[in-house]
Amino acid sequence: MYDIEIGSRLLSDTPERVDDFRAYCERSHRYRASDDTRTFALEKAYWSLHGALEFQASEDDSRQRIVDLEMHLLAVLSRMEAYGVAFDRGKLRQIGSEIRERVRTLETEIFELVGEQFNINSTKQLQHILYDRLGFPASKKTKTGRSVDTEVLSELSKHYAVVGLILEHRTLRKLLTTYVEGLDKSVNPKTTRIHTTYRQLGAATGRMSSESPNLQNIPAWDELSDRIKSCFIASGHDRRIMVADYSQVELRLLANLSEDEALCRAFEGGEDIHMRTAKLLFWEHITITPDMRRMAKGVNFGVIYGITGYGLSKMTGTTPAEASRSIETFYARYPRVREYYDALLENARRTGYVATVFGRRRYLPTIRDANRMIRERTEREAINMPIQGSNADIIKYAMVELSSQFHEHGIDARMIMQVHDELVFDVASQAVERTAVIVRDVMEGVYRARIPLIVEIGIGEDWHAAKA
DNA sequence: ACAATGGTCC
DNA sequence: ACTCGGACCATTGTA
Repeated sequence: MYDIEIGSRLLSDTPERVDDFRAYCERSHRYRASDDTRTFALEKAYWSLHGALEFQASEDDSRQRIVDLEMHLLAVLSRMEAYGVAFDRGKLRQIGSEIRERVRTLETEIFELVGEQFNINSTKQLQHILYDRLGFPASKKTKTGRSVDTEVLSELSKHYAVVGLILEHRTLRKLLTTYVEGLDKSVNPKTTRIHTTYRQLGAATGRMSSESPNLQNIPAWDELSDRIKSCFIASGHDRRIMVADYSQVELRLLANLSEDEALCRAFEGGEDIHMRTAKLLFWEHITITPDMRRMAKGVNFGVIYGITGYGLSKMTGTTPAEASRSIETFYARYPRVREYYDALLENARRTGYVATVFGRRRYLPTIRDANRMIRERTEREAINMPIQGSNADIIKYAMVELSSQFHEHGIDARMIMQVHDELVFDVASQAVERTAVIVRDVMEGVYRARIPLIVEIGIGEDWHAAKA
């Protein structure tokens, strides 16, 4: 028996859990502890968190709350990492062969059309082929030359068929190297599962990050991505994957933080929030087209990031002027949002920091910088942090609470992944119903406000099936 | 080893 | 002129 005090709490009391801590220490702090130095490793993990927390929880009433949260989460994460995610390697390799075959075909076609062979993955060689050999017009520049990113290539592909093939080739190569081959290498041969490492304070806002492999940027938007996700499976035939994600959490938080009446009502009406904003932005139109809804969705997200008209226009494909008008209209329809941001920035300039609903802080020393670019960037960081950070606090708190409730109720369910506003569980089939009730109650219950958080739950044999 | 470029996620 | 918040990773090419 070991008694390890982490923070102010006694968190572990069995050898198994201490080993979990040690695994966590080794994985996340690049420190390899021998058996007789486990106490030292634990202290190191503790102090590492403690040091990072100095920046996010300096002396005030909220400090202990954040420290407690992170120290409890440390144990939860160590168990998630050690347990890992079951993975269907055979299925992944099948997908890999199919992609490889298509990539080969594309390369043949591209070389045929271009009239010579070259390395399509090389930015430098691609620039030379497109702009010098073929004489296509270059539109955007990078620091060192003429850009060949997706935006530029999409425009060119309207006129030149070969560019469309190059775009497809690039997408498939990305999928193949980063995801298919990357995930294949990440399968631990001993456990046959994938064990990521979470950086608990990986982002300045309080969010976590995931590395080796990063399970927080697995593709999600097309059929091939769905197939890759379907390789993440339940750990037995009598088990299921359960996905629980917060619906529109950042906009709901904005509604609560700003107390804007129209934004609150938009949620209380139960209507699709992007459609609701579209109707407010384009009130003079009888029908809302998909383009209008896309614009509204862009504005809704953009406002959370402290958007500029220029940035929004890049995202939605409209002109900067039209994008700026939409942003102005957004603030006119949701006036308290602008007031909230004005007050937030004023406060940040005065105190030097912004904070989440839990009191987690981000210090912004450049909020009064003489350089306008730096100052405005800092203002956008200030606007984004309370929303992104509160989201992080809330889901972290839910993770700690869920872990403890599973234990308390003897539920055969394991938390296996976190993707910012989504939790994934590996659950015994017979426990699925009870687990779903607990998951929803806890996730929705950890934060209460006028506009409540809504959790959507899906169940399936794999990660994709559970989300569908 | 490292910078630059590009791409994936929330 | 103007590059929207927060991350991680692969590849190429230069050092």
